[in-house]
Amino acid sequence: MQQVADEAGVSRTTVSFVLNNTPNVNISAATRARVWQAVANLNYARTFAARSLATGRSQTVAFILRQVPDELLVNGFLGGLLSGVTQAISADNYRLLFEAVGHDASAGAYTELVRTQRVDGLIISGPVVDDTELRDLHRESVPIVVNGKPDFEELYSVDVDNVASARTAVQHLIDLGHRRIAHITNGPLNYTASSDRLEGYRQALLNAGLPCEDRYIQINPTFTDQGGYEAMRHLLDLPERPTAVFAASDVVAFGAIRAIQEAGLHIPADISIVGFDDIPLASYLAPGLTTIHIPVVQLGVRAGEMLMQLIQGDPPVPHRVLLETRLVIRHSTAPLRES
Amino acid sequence: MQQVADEAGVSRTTVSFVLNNTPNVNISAATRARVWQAVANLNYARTFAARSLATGRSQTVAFILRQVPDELLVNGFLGGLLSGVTQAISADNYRLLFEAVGHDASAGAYTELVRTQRVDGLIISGPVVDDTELRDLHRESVPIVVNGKPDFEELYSVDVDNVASARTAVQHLIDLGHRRIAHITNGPLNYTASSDRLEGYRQALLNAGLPCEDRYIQINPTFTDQGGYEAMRHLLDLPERPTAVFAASDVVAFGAIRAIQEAGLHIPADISIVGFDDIPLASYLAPGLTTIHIPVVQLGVRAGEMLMQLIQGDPPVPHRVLLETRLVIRHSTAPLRES
DNA sequence: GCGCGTTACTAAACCGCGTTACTTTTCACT
DNA sequence: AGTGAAAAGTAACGCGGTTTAGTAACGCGC
Repeated sequence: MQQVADEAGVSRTTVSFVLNNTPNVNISAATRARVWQAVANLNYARTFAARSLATGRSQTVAFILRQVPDELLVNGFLGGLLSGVTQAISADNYRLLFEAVGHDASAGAYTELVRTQRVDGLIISGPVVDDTELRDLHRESVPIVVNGKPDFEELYSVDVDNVASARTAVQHLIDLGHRRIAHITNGPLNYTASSDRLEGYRQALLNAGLPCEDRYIQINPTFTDQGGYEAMRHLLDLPERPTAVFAASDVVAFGAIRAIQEAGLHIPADISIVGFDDIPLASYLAPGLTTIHIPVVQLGVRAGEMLMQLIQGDPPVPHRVLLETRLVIRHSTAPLRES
Repeated sequence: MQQVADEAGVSRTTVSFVLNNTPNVNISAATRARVWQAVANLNYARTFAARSLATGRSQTVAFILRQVPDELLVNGFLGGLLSGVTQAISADNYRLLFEAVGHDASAGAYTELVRTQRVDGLIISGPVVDDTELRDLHRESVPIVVNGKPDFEELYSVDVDNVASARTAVQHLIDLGHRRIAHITNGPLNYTASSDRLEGYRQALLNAGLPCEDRYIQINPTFTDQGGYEAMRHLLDLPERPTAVFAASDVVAFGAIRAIQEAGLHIPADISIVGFDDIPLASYLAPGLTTIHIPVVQLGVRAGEMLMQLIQGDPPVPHRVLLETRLVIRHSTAPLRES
């Protein structure tokens, strides 16, 4: 920096002011130009660590993905989320640190990032319930935004309305005349996305005056297509086979579809199926999957924006943002065939 | 740190030695324990920026994805790659900075990360040809590993053998008796993955003594399913329709399949199709897509490992690692039907 | 021609927080 | 008394941010 100052014929202070565009300082346009020219001539760039040390900011946010490697492979959302978050934070010249953490929430997996001041805030995708680590950090006023339903009220979050969306999906099946409607969860029930979608399924059935039977509810513990496959196998073995299935994620639906087709049944003639997520490739499945569309990129953008506001000490209102979903009707659902 | 030293009744120097587990220093087990206890009592964590400033290392590598947001959405590889890289670098306690850069290679998009010492090395996924920025950085001995074919020889890289793999895919079609085999590229030809797969297609045809006709080669400029769809439409309009298609990516194949099915034709009865990539959901397409399987996670792991070696001043041999692919035969290919 | 307030800087010092090389002390053991 | 291990202590970095005090030139009004 001293060299730049010498080259431009100014002081180090002036160089710092120019580079930071510090407000309330008077520096002539000519001098500013000389400084920038010197910076260019010397190919100078300020060391990130030094700036960070001096300012107390890391200009970095962590994107914490609570998934194990296996799940990561079939995560159709990742690209969209990352893209959205990156867009939102790049405006403030922030960068993104990617971190995948398993479900076991081992001690301080991401707390360290905050405590060493490596990141200024956290975006957490898919937290488990009872995440005490998260609660403690929030109590210490660490900027945190959750993608999904937060564990406790005060946490900032961006999500879709899983209950309402699931209700819409199931209502669609009811409207088509189906009565024996099964449900396969997208993951274990300690994940709120899973339990909320199950709740939406229940509500839709009850609203329609239909029974909600445990035998038609399959808890898939894995988030994977394989889990959907196995769950569907169980459903197909029931004496009174369901005529429609609400699979709480597209990936799970893919597994279920395979099971159905392997059993020699046809979609939607024999069984209708609705997914959830509308991952980019859902429309290429034959038959095209009817599903709930989630605005993935927007989820990322809003989360990024909220986090930046928190970091800048300007708490966003409201705490919890719910983005709209919509039912995309393709060809995996059809009216109940009287038999 | 001084407080920790006081609490443990030792000097700051000793605390540093203990925390770093510095070799060639003699510190008794009892003292080490006292230091750790003090760290725990005070809930102390060293500031990342200060360490980075003192050591000259950022313990961070950048993962640079050369894709625009739209492409990101349909990138089935991202999860696997990130997972692999993260695994490989976490052993050395490194973290990953995610950065998406478009194709226009605007000035210094990632050079800044290096020059400000924000990262110690770069992993670049899908570079364009003629990336002078990359060349300059490599000349300055910046640790760089490319996922894909590098622009110039000396660059370190991990890739699959696109030429050979494409040859295998096309050979499979030839073995099934097909003669009119079309090709849809996965992207523009300035991407080496695209031009190499085209080259493999050419070689397979030539080896078999078959003509290689331009009309059967469709350059898809977008990397997307939509591009595959449009390319296939052109192929279907040809007077002598191809009986088989080699689509250079699964996503492109999905688009092509839609075009084929919309035209009222059947796969594989009327047209066989082979993809490339074997993205996790490729098997769920009906009919299951025959494709070239790429070991995605391994690509990430090897890239991460090589980069860590470079950072530690231990240049990996060889420069260029080619991972094996394999043909996965599902149900989108069948013997040529005599007609 | 004087006084006064701006404007446009400079100089110097301190700060943030560990790392690391080098010197010195303490103390147990032979 | 001599030796080596186990530390303590000191101080110099690394690099930019920020503040304080001060200087010099300039314009303006009267």
